[in-house]
Amino acid sequence: MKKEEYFKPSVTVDTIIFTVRDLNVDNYRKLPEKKFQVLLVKRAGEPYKDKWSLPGTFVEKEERFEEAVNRCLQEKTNIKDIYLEQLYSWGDPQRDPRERVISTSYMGLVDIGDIQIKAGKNVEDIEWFNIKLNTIKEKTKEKKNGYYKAEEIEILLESKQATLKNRVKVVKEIVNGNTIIYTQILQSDLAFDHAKILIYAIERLKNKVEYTTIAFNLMPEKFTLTNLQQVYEILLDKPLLKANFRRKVSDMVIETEEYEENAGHRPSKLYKFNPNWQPHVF
Amino acid sequence: MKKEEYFKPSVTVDTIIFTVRDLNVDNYRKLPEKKFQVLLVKRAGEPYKDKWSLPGTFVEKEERFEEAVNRCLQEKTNIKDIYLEQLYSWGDPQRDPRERVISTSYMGLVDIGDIQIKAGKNVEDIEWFNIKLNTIKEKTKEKKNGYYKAEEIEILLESKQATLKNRVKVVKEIVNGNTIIYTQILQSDLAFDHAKILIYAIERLKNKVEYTTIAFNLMPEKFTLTNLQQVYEILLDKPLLKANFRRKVSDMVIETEEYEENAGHRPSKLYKFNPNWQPHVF
DNA sequence: TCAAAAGTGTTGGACCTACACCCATGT
DNA sequence: ACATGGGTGTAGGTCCAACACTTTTGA
Repeated sequence: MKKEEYFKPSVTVDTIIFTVRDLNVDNYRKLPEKKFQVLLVKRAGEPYKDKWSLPGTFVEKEERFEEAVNRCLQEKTNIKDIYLEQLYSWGDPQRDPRERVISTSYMGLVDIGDIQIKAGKNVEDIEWFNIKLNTIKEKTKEKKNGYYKAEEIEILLESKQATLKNRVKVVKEIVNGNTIIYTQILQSDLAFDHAKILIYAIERLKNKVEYTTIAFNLMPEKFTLTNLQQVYEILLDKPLLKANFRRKVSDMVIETEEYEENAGHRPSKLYKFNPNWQPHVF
Repeated sequence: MKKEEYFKPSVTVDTIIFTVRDLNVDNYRKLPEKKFQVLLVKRAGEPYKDKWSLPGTFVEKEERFEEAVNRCLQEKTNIKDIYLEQLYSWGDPQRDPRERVISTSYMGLVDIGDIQIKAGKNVEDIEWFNIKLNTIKEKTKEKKNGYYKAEEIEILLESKQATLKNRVKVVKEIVNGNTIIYTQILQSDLAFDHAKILIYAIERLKNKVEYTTIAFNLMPEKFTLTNLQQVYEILLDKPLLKANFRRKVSDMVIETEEYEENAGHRPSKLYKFNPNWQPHVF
């Protein structure tokens, strides 16, 4: 068998960069609300010219995935040195209209204060978009060997520039205890299959928040516990009780001697992440 | 920018098929011990001719990853209709000596009673190998912003045919709570970087056993609770207390009316997986 | 009879949930 | 003064680890 026989696709990396940002607020006493956001770029070239998309790039000949991701972020968005993890590889033969392109997706988390985005190479514009998820329809069927759950989810992406509507159908089929998930894009203002990748990344992030310290990547070096709680609340999409939350994170953080003042209420102590925290071992 | 400029690598899928198998035993009263095994094939062609490797194949032009995985298993090993999940994509430019090949790996779990393996296309031989892991060295350093843990792990793969020695160095660096893992092959009797992929798959499986029902894919339709416990014990690599284990899995299983008899001791009730089990919701 | 495994009950402690309460601040 | 958030204590329940104990079988 000669290697020349084999089919060769193009390979890209796509990055999903999340952050949580403060919303400005009127009342001097109140804390700012938080918004969960994703970074999108407006494509300068074909295909999907002028469409918003996840920042991505072709992988070069001698380049590792991580190198491609970092180059992409640097060139297109001006971001560097951030937390990244590989998510999933997308290989559907039809996912790119030009030719077959396989994409390996990476999720990145940033503290919004740490970075300054800037539209770069092949990018017409760059913007943070608020993420709003609405479940439109939900259908659950019990079956002999499991159950079936079809959700129609609307992903609304909002910025000053544009509002992007996306509707995806997420089918979770539990067969003998194994969750098989397939996603289908019903309607999307994003380029390619990026709505699918985005919803996958959101699910993964929400999941990992519960049992890892991944959320700390969205925080500045020093933060208040209420701030941290707000980030958890927005990712888990439910309110948490203050006293209980503080006990839960108590050994993931280290007290500093500093306080946040001038807030119209009692100053709050600043904390740092405890780098030596380890999940429970037995 | 013309698409022809872009570099195109070859793309393969590699599969890591695990099972747990009974070892025959002398004492009529005693239960058989269990062995954790992985399926390997002996390569019929270059490169790495005559070396044992994970079953894999090039992805064809109009083929999805899952289709390639299923075709590969069918053609090379005679396995079909099993539980599969995508693990990770490996893109190191040097991982294949011929040219750049990107590999997306899938993990599969089977009940050994369900299948009959057979060496197929481009496969000289096929065999289940016992997996034995030994930690040779371990070094932990506390650092300012986290800690660093280097482990040297020996992966011994044993079958009637051969014993394969592999030594990998797994470095876990915890920086600000993020686990960065990089693996390096020190010595390997397996083809390509398959020792690296294997250790990754083992870690993932051990992890998922704790918080999912993934282990049930290694079980036959009907099983005893002690049997199930043995599978958990071998994957978690620690003994479990019977009473507690039974309480833990009690709502993941359904009692049947059947018993396993003729065992030299009290007959044990057979259970089925409860397909409607759901992890805790609030 | 008895070794081996099947199967169940109990107890103390850790942790989680919900709620209540007091404290400190800037305007 | 007071609205707002900072910060802590407690009671009740649930879950889990560890251990002890009884039951049933085949040779």
